[in-house]
Amino acid sequence: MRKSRDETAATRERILARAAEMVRRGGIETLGVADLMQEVGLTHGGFYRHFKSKEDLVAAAVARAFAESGEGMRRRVAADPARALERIVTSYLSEAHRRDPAHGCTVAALATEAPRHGGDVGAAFARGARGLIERLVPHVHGADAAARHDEARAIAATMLGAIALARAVDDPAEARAILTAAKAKILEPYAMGAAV
Amino acid sequence: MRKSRDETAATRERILARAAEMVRRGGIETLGVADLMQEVGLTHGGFYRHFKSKEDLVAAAVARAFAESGEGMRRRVAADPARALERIVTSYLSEAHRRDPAHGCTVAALATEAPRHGGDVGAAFARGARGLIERLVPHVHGADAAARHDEARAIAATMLGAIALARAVDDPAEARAILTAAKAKILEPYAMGAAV
DNA sequence: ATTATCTATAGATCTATAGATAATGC
DNA sequence: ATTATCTATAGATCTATAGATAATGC
Repeated sequence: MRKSRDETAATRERILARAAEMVRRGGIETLGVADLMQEVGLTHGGFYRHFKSKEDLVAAAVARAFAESGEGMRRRVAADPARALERIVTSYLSEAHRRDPAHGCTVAALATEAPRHGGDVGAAFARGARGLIERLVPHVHGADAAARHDEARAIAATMLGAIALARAVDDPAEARAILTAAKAKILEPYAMGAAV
Repeated sequence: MRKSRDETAATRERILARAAEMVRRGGIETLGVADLMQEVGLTHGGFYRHFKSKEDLVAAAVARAFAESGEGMRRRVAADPARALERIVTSYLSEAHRRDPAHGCTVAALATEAPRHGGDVGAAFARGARGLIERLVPHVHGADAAARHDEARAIAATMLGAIALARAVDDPAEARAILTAAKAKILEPYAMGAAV
């Protein structure tokens, strides 16, 4: 049943990709090695040829999940550079994002549990959280670099908090209202059309 | 070793109070019945005379944790009704709150994991999350009731997201910068002194 | 007599490892 | 010969229950 070197690398990638989904959907504690391997189509014993431990996997999966959501953000910026912030905020605060944590922002999926884990997982998560802020900086307004950084920090906080609150309230109407209110508040200073 | 009726009620309270702390410090999965009972000074077998199951306990602990943080907010409002919002935001976005999740906002402690649990835990958490928004409404500005509600939603999102981000970055300087930036952004429209 | 707590353990779950198997790659 | 995967299981942990113990409360 042994596979070729290329296939082995592909298997590792499949495990990682699936883990990056599952960890965002169900959380770190709920992610089981046996479950994961079964979803990938292998037995759980084979896992330890690809990863040293579950901790090792989760750190790699968190890093990969961040890479995925970062790539999505880059695509959105490239699609409409003039309105980059509006694009980013609109997609982040969408119903689709609220409903599908597995393919969404890793910070929003694991914000309260990942930092508690410390170690490699906590470090990978900390890097990703700072990355979320950093990626906003080029697209926000501000008198100087420090002001733009602070604006990015506040916007990241509002986006993250709004998705988390919307997922928490468990009432579609209230969830929508939270996302809409947060979006309006963030984009208010950036309104181009109407000069209120 | 049996205790009197009053003592029994007090024991239940002690278990609940400790659970409300522990669940915010370590999360739902990490909270163990045996650990909890040991901290309260009892053996784990006695637990099931007070609670039907761990799920039952966690739902009650979440509700109690919300009651505690709600009480804290009420105290802050009563202490200085004219500047209620400033008081609430300042204390929520403080270093002390970032460093001590066990005695802080339950939404900020369990935002990503509690909604996944569904059932009684998810329901208790959803109630608490809406409560956080509702308690802000009387203290915010807005043209009408709907606008004030939206303002409360946006502020709650920013507060929650800022604490979560600050706890995630694991760098005291950046954490402080996030809290300060979020506080400034929220209170900007409420500045009384300087008329910028 | 009732019941709060304790002791002991059943039963389930999960990470990790050991040894067997079978295909790759030299 | 090496190694990716599988089978089987060790070892740890955690929830929950059963039965014993001892103090309360009628």
